[in-house]
Amino acid sequence: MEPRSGCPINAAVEVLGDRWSLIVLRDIIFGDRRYFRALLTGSIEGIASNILADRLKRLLDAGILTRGTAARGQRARFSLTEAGIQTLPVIYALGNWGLDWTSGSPELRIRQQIMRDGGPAFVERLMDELRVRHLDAPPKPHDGPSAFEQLAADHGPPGVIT
Amino acid sequence: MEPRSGCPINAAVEVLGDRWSLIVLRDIIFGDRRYFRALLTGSIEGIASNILADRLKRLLDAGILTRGTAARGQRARFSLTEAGIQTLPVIYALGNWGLDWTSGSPELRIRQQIMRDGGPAFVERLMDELRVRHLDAPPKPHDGPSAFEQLAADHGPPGVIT
DNA sequence: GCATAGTGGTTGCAAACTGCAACCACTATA
DNA sequence: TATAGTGGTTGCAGTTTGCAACCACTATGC
Repeated sequence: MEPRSGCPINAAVEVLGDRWSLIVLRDIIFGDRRYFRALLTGSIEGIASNILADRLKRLLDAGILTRGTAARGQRARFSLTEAGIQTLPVIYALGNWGLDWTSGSPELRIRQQIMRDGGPAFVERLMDELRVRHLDAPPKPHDGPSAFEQLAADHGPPGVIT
Repeated sequence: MEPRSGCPINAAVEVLGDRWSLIVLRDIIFGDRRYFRALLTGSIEGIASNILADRLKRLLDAGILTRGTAARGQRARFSLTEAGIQTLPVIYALGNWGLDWTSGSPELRIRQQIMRDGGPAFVERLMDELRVRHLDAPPKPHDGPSAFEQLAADHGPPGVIT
């Protein structure tokens, strides 16, 4: 697909600018949903299987995800690439905007509030932990509980944030 | 329209997650295009008039833009609200991602590079200047040239960035 | 007055996309 | 051998998108 222009904002919009791609990434990042079925049934917005398949394909093509080699019928695990991990600041910025300018259920707003309270350093730390999860990077020595544990502390099982 | 969920990320995606809304905001913010015709003819991506009309309506409904009172056939000026000004961090994050993970024409990448070099403080300053332009806020005393002048310095007429 | 250019749009229409439901081939487990 | 689970595909109706042409109105110059 030809890009509509050479503008970097447009390029990002062409990849991420639709109603599902960032939702899928959100569930992969915060919900640690790595398999098709987990993404399908775990989505609170209720994504359809064909749409999910299409978006996963697009995110693979865009270099945001990779897929473990697995034949049809076998569990195939999806992982973030570095490009995928670096979508987190976009999701963070969107979440902050949503927090300020829309209403919503309080329990679904906690995560964003914690992230914002943690500031840019917290986002960096989340990205480091994603590199451990998805890129098999060696863990960096950090003080205190992991960033994802902090997010999950009060409102869900460890490592899985709604 | 019922939101699909109470998640702030989803809320932001429902408003901004399409292929044109953020492009329109980009042109308003960086190109200072305040009128329908300016947005229509100034868009390098080539937006159609009915799409532009629809997106302006949606952005008005979402409280991101306001419209000067003007009858049909009269020039109506569109202005950003505070909610609109605060989409800048989203656009900034998207542009940074595009800068790192896509290719594009060098001249269209300069703006994003300058913004990134300026860091978060530069973004804050841009938002302050948008408040002067769009909300009639009194200018804050800042040192040196305005942030928009810095963006436009080398590659376009003052105040209008491609 | 009268033409012309400019204003913010609207209307038709074909193509593309979205979303729901059902279904599929295959694998793992008991 | 039966059952549950894997990652999807297929049809199909409804919606959205995008292009082109057109519209009512206003402002301007002569």
